[in-house]
Amino acid sequence: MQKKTGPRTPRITIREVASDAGVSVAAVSKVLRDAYGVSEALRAKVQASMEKLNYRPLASARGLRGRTYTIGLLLPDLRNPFFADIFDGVTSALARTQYQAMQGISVTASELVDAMIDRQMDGLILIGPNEMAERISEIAHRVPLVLIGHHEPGDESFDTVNNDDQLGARLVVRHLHANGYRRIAMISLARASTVVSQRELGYRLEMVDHGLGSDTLIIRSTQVLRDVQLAVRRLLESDNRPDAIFCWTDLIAIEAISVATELGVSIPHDVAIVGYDNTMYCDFAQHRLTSVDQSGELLGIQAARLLVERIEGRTAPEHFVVTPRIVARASSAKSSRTSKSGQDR
Amino acid sequence: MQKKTGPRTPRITIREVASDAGVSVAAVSKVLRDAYGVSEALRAKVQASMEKLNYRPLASARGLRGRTYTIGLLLPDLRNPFFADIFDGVTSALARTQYQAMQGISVTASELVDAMIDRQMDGLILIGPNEMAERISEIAHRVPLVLIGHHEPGDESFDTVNNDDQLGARLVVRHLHANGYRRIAMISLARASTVVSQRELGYRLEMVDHGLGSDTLIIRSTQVLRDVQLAVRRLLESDNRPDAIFCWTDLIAIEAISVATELGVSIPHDVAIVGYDNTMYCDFAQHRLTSVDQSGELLGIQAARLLVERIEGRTAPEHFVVTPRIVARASSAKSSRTSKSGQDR
DNA sequence: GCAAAAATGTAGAACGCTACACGTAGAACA
DNA sequence: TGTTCTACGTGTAGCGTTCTACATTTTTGC
Repeated sequence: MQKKTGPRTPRITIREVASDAGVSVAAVSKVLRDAYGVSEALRAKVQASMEKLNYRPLASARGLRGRTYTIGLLLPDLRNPFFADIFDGVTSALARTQYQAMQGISVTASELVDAMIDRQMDGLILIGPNEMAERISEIAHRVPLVLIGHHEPGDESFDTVNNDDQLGARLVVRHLHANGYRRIAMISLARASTVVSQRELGYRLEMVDHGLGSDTLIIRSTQVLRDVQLAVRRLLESDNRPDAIFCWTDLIAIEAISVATELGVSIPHDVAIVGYDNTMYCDFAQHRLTSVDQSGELLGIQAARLLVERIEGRTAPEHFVVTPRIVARASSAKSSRTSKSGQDR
Repeated sequence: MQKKTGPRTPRITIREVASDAGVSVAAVSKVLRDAYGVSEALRAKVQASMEKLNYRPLASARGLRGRTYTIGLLLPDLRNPFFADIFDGVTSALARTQYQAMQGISVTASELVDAMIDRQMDGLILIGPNEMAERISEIAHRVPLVLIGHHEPGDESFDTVNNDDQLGARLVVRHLHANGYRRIAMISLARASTVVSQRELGYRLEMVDHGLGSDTLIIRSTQVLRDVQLAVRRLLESDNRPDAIFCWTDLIAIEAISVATELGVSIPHDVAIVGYDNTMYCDFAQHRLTSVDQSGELLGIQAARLLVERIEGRTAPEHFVVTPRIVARASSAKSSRTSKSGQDR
């Protein structure tokens, strides 16, 4: 009969550090948290022992009394490269603190949020949550919370970090219009989200502002590759094909480029394509995708900062907003054709 | 003076469930872990109370005594879409169990591993770790461990899940050779890793097998976009430009396509490009990238299965290996030119 | 019908840490 | 000299679970 568990090396505890340093457990704890009332001499002794024994505090035990120094970052998925930018921001902001980020990945964040609260996360950052307002406020009452990509302040109990999605969408339409495009369609997300509806709103309003109200066309698709392809194909093969497609995120735009390429539809000659998020893929020569930059890294940095502030006691809500800017590339270069329905305002 | 923390709703504890159900705390715990010695009647009572009070066990407290039912998945980065496939596999395998996965993201997993052990993860899955063998075995002695993408069984204390990287690289060379390519270069990773060196080895051996030993050329680059671009540019602008480039991962291949496009080098006419991992981007019409499929999802599923087995007591190591297969697409279509240095074995 | 065995339930001691409540000693002040 | 502060340390009660040891009840075997 083998022993069930391998010979796991046992953990050094605070007690062993204390006895090694010849001080009380409480003293070691104070050093750890650098709490008030520790002499330099004691601190040095304790730190030497911690070093020597390679001591690391156990998060579970800390969690039972106070903080775990862990924050949870919830991402909707792992395929949209935009989230990598946000992640970089969060990481760099947290690097100087003693907090550690752990990621959870799930479109429907709800169960994962519970799981993270069960695991005593000191705070949570949610990206593009599709929870109803009520549920969000409930979460915020259980744990410090910052939302990235959520446009309903609604409650005093959490912070938000956003770019101005409505403006971003307006910029896209304005840019396309300036470059001679008129029949501008939008591919949006089937699942409801305040971000997406802001982008839809901006698109609509700006279309109307340019007298293109009757050309407004929003197609909603899930994120599933198949559905996106179908949506794009339907657009490109329709009788009155749009001369430009605004995709709510770069990933979709790249898929649109794929479908267009496949159908022999030339970009931007036959159809212009614009994305959102200005991810690394936009720059690739096979894409040259015009997109809206909202600096994911900045959003991440701000979110992390706000969350730490909240964990450490702030109660007044803050709402950080970035102004997006359009980054023009070849996928929406000036149209060579004369505009067909060009009643310009 | 405001109160420092908001009115956080307090947690329901096992004690409250016990008193609500009119049983002992120990009884509730038994139900929770479904341990031996619980009557149906008691179980029903307890479950009703748990439901009613919306009780959720606190992971920290559990961790202090036994399991946290959390496993850690460590990804090297968030930009390589291959990891999303692995993640999907892990998630789907874990869905039926009561374990929750939390992700950590870092090229140099080392500190993150410690952080996860501090947080009482029941087990860890490491992807493509660049730790030395010694460190890995040390980790394995502290926590159940499965490695994805690591070719040194070395120790009895952990499991591995791999595809046959050496074979995968051979398949690439074989395929390119069959399609008329001879001057095949490889872009590899600067940072050491057993996966990458297996791919290099396979490439070298197969080149030699085809009598192309003198055309063997390996360029090593970091993952930084800038470096990759430089490496590709140098290759494409060199006097004796290779007629095919094998990139160690799809992401690099896509960047290579970008550089080639930018330089006006046609694919596959002037140069063929092949990647590895067969990620979703390969299928896009702007890429049509030939790649090696190693089914990330399957790797993820197996890794999760092995880890759970290990957590639940298995001690004998297991090593799961997938046979890779090449997926040919347009980026390496048959060369139209006559082979120039074609001394075919 | 009675002993033994099996089934079911409970009490309570940890697990590793934090933080409150104190104790002590020296400095500052009157 | 006494008194009050301040700075520095320590003892110890939990935090919410798990799990061993034990008590009690029910079932089984003869």
